[in-house]
Amino acid sequence: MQRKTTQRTAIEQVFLNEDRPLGIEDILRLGRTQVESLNQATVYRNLKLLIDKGWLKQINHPTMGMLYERSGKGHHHHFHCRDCNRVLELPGCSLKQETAAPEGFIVEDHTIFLFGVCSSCAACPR
Amino acid sequence: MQRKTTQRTAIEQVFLNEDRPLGIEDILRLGRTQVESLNQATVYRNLKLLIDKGWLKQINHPTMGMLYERSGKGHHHHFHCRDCNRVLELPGCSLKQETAAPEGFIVEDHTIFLFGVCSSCAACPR
DNA sequence: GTCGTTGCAAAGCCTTTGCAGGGAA
DNA sequence: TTCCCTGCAAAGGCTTTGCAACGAC
Repeated sequence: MQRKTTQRTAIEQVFLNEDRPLGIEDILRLGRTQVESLNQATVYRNLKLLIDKGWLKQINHPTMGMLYERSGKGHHHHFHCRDCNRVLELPGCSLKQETAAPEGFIVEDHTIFLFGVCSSCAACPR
Repeated sequence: MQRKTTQRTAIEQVFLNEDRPLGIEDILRLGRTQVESLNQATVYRNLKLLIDKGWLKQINHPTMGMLYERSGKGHHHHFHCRDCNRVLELPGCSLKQETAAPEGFIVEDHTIFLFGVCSSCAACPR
């Protein structure tokens, strides 16, 4: 049976606090504000555990490596802001999957990554 | 000045023969049919060189790691067939970039990965 | 002959794993 | 007390780099 540890609780809390896809560095840094001794291996092990459990999902970011986000938010896409360098979740989906591939192809799923400047950064240029 | 070597020529030829995104293993295997001694480090060095030159582009595939494809084919997306496990290029783009993100966001670029069964595999189930 | 390139091996990243000690139940 | 979980360090993949020999020009 799975036990409740302060480390795992801290990692879960990080995702609940920051509602966006996070990389290992982020998770480790933010987690250590709660559990100072938090180890990288522990983070990796718990991420895998939370993914198996269905609580997290992996996102392979084109340039930032692997990111992790909480699952159960429905179909959505990701936006990478080149200004603040964060990845945000965009609700909804404007892709018509049926017409996205030529005839004869069976499209079962898709992922979209958008790149540009997010609304916060666009509103307040640095 | 850059020199013309049999290794680099072989790597370029691999991309011209197989007109689809390739992984390191593919490139190495196919390249070795032309230059038996072809080394992994040489492949990596030439890929980087061809990318800097603008002849190749990198694609970070969600599950297959890094793939490489010839650039200069215009905007297109990728389709991963779960049957033959190949990645194919799909011409055209059915995404309306302006409406893909909420107001206030500036969308400058995007990538789309489609998953399913390609037309060849759909036509001839194994 | 020069010096860009190659093959080999070692070194770097990121992630996973083995192991002994620690802590939840 | 049990045995899941953690920290540490070592080991795996994939990619890059140092170096001496090679070969295009």
